[in-house]
Amino acid sequence: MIFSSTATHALRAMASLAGGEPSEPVLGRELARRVGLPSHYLSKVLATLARSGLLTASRGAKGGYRLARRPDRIRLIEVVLPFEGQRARPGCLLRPDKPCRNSGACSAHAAWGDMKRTFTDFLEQTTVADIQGGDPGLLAKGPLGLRHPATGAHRGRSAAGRGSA
Amino acid sequence: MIFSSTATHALRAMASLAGGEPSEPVLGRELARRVGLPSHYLSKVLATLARSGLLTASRGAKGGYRLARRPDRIRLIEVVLPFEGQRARPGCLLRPDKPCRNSGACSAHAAWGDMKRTFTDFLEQTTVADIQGGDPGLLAKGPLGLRHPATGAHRGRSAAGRGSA
DNA sequence: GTGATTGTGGATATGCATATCCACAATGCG
DNA sequence: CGCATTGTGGATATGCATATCCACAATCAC
Repeated sequence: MIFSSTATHALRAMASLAGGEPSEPVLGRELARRVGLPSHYLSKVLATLARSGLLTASRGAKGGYRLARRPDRIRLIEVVLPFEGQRARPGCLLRPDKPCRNSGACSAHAAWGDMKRTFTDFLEQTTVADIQGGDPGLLAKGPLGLRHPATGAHRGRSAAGRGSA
Repeated sequence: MIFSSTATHALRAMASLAGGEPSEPVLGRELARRVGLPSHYLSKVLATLARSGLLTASRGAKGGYRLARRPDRIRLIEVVLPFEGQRARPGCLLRPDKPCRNSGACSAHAAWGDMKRTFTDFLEQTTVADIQGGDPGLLAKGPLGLRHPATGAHRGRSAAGRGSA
């Protein structure tokens, strides 16, 4: 699955948060329900995201979680990095600890370099707005399932024309 | 690092094995020395690789490990799959358990699809011959460090022309 | 056949990511 | 000010990947 489950939880939470109205904070347990995780556990993930400045958590009545910025201003790398750490910055294929500096350091570095570049590009260029709403299959519980066309979803991802995806 | 450490060990061992003479079997402990792992541990990894038909292990005097096929006939996916399992077949971004069937199932599926495709292509197209010899920095112990241009390294990787790799 | 050498498999520690829970602090409302 | 509500942090299980070791079986040289 490439990403750790914790990072995936964070992505799901951010995606769900991006799907709603920006002005209304979402309760922790409500978010936990959407993501499908115990709220006590998700709260830790959310705390990390808040500490990273990706969302703001307001206490008290009418409190809850809100995105700190517009969803299209939050890149996935920011969401993943606090959880994956250096794992989000792939190194050499045969020596993951080394940063794969010179071209001769690791064989097949050309193919692997393409791989790394695509991976990094994806995390750098894709924003939370692009994954907004999360998995419809999961959110389809209440009368939801709609996908807000607002908030400026999908405003270009770079690396546009490729093979046949 | 994307790949698990066990899978990386396997890749290193295969790369090291591909660097030598195909006719001469390599001792388990010699291979372990090159990879930098206790032989008792690497033996387990090698056993899995042998069971997968990627290398043959001959017992007795003059025994050791040999590649079962020419290095350029062994794709990296074959090496990684026994250790990574389904992790080598990435699914949906927000729902890793689901295979990301239809286009609407996961947002940002276009960008993620590119990512998955590149990842899969790398594993499918790159062969052990491409990573042959392993990390020179590690192998530079004896008079080694040479890189056999034979065996037909880099026989095309697809997804050729990209940005600036 | 005998003995040395080699790989194979199982049983077993260790460490880390993951997950769960509980008590505390902070905030907002009346 | 006091109470209810909310998030925060720490302490704590659990499971799995990783790693280590040891006894056995197979093979080859002599």
